[in-house]
Amino acid sequence: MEECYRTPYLLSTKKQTEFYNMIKKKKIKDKKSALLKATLTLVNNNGFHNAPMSKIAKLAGVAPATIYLYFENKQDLINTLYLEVKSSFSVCAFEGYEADLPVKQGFELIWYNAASYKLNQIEESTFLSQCDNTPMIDEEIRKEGLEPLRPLLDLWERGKKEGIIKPLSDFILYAYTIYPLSFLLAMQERNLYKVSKEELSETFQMTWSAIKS
Amino acid sequence: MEECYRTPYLLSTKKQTEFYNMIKKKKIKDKKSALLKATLTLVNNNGFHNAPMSKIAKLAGVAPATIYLYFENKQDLINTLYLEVKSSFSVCAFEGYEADLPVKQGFELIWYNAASYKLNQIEESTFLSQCDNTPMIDEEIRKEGLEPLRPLLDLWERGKKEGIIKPLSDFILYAYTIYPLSFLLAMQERNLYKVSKEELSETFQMTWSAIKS
DNA sequence: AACAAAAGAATGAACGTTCATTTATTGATT
DNA sequence: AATCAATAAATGAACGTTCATTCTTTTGTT
Repeated sequence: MEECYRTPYLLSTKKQTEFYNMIKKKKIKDKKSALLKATLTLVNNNGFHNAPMSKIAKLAGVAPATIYLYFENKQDLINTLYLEVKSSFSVCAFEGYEADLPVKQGFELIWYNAASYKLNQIEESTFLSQCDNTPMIDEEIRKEGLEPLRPLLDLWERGKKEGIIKPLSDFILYAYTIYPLSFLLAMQERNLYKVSKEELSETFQMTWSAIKS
Repeated sequence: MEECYRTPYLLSTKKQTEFYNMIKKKKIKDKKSALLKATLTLVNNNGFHNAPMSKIAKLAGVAPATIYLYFENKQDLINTLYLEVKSSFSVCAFEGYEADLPVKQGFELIWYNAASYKLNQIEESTFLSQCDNTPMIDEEIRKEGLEPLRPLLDLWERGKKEGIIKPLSDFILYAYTIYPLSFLLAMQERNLYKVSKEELSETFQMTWSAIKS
């Protein structure tokens, strides 16, 4: 523990300062992400309306007032969390994806990535589902959260041009591609159902049948 | 106004009593449904966490205390609303449906009914979407709300036996049948997208491609 | 010593709910 | 048909609590 933060006495003064700055930034980041994590947990378990700042602070191990050093207010905290999680989803979804992959192959990669995220990163996914359908997130922020999905839209665009994918609105494609996964996650989360590996591949077939030309 | 509630002096005393009881029940129902409607509107526009009893009362035109004559507490109010709306959805979904219809025909009927509800009864559908992903509704009540969907599950059962529908879990079938509609509703609600009539039929084709054997 | 980070107590507003009354309706009695 | 006690429905103010946020003090670092 202490070991980690020991003074690096072999370094120059300037280097030392840099080192301390790094630690400081890290500590700040730690606290910030502890707060975000606490918010995630509490909102998931109790809903937005029952995740008071006092509890968030307690779970993160800080005083209530400390939250306001890192976030403007509760809305800002929620917005930040939303954008962060949304972006982490995109990062996972496009892992290993290259824009020059054949349409079906690229789509399959993205879909399985997304499915794996939705069904395994349960806390994050549950939170996103909750955000998707409440006025809890500002519309502006919601739009911002959609940005990182661009590569998928581009892929669809290409698929439509090549006659591989139905020439329909991205919204409809999304409704049959990613959205069903949210439902399966919700059922899994409520212990009503668990998707097996074989079913997952069946499920991909369903998605593909739905959107292919 | 007064006309409506005029004494039906041509009726016997017993009949008169019955008449008055009817009016009383109607008035009570009026107030109750005014409260439910107000809750629906406020939860939709502001979210559960911003729909206080005081506002609900004001919008329904009653005093805050009056709510507690009709509902145990806020949770009960929400639960009641949820069950009522959920049931109204089912009523619409199965309008004109007979259990002896051929599988595809019956499914098509139900799907279009459901789509029409989701895309037209916007307030109700938006509310349901919001409920689907929050801890706002007790799990027990949520289960109760699923009951009226039985005929659809039976239809799927039959479809699987006849080899018409993929032998998959009802959850997966639901995820590709009804759930995508919720997404399209949400997009429509946010003025991001409007499903045209032609697209609706395309969309049905997608659903059918996904679940047919 | 100077400074920023963090804490904890404090604050006013807002919440869900209750309570003491008032108002409206009913049924019996004249 | 009129009166009146009894009951039910409805109210607005008030309660205790909890909330998001701020203020003042303490702690820790340079």
